[in-house]
Amino acid sequence: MTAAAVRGGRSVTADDVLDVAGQIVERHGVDALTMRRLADELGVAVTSIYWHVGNRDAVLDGLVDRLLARMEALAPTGDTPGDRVASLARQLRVTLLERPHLVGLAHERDRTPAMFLPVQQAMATELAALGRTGADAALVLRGLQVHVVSSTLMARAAARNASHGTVDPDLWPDDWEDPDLVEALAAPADYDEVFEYGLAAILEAVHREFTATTAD
Amino acid sequence: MTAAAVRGGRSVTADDVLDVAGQIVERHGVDALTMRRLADELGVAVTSIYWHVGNRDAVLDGLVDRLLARMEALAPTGDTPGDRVASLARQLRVTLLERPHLVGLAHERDRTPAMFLPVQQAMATELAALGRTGADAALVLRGLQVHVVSSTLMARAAARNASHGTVDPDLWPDDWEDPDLVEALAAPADYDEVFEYGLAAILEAVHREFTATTAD
DNA sequence: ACCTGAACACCGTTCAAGT
DNA sequence: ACCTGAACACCGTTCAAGT
Repeated sequence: MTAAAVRGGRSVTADDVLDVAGQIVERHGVDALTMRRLADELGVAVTSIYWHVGNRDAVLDGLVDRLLARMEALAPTGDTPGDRVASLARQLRVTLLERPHLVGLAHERDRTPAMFLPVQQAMATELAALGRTGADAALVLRGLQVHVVSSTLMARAAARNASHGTVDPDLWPDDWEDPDLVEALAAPADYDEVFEYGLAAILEAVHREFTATTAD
Repeated sequence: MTAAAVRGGRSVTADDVLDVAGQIVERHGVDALTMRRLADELGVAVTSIYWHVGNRDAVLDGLVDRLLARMEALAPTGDTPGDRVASLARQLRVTLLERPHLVGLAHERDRTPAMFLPVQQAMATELAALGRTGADAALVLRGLQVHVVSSTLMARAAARNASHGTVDPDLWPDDWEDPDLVEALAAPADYDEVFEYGLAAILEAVHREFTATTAD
């Protein structure tokens, strides 16, 4: 079933182009996105894409813009400011985990700050409700961002290694003196747990220092 | 002055090919490495590269192998185990910072675990001298690795943004209620300091728990 | 053993031409 | 307004041919 059939015969739109392009990029990587393949899957001539959205660079830009729009749509849930910050961190994390190729694309194009901005602002609002503002809040925001980014990186690296069957222990010499260490490093860490653990630690620190400040 | 002139007219070797390829990749990115450009800069026919090292994939593999060899050459300095762990973390950091494109290449090819292995083993030796082994040491190693990786990522992202003139504050609304926060986020953080701060915190925790354990 | 040019299939992009 | 095919310059790779 071609994309043209899906569209029921009506002509292609810019949105259709980006839909298909997004699927190719997320399923097979950025390199797999060729103008000819894109045109084929759309059931249209290559040059038609140039009419609707522009050249390959414009297509990739469009995909990044869509990712940024999705980031703007993230909204906190929960009753307390702490819960709401945590929910934003979790939503940011799953968005990053589900679209690794698009995130990489945004990073290559120096759109990372713009990508994080909406959650950063939403988190800042919650932190203000906790009495944390200024340079103080900036520190927490940076800490949360680093935590989310690094934990998603670790999780993805682990997932790729597992699926490739490249097991760590083979790389260590057989006579290494601390087999427990090798085993512990090879064990597939539960990165959801690692993430939640670090998140809780950061939020606890935020509350602790808050009550310490207000106790003065 | 062509590369052939540098070599004084003698014919090209596999090492010469990788030297030039490494320069192109690190200076202009992986996409800039075309077989024809590589051949041009070597002053040789394209097909000659295929004889010496193989196709484009083999060239990139060779570059990654060189990076891994460099990682194996890292050696700790300092008198105490703590100092030696810190020196390894710092050396790892500068190696990553100086070769971002090659590191990205290794990451794409799932060689990240192999890349970190040598420092991980060297650090494990030092941690053992501090009485930390097994799952306990694995936790510290993971923590150190995450710290190095995330702090280099932040530092590079900041460097790229600064050089591109994309300043954060423009992205925030003018009437945002907490100008101190915006200013603090826009200020170019001293990432060397951030790195050292976190590194010291990790090592302090290692020592603290060590003395706590031995005090039993 | 080493290096070459010719040739092939692929790519992004432009443009004049269609309806 | 929308879509097309032809054409161009570029790419990775193979191969038969040179020395």
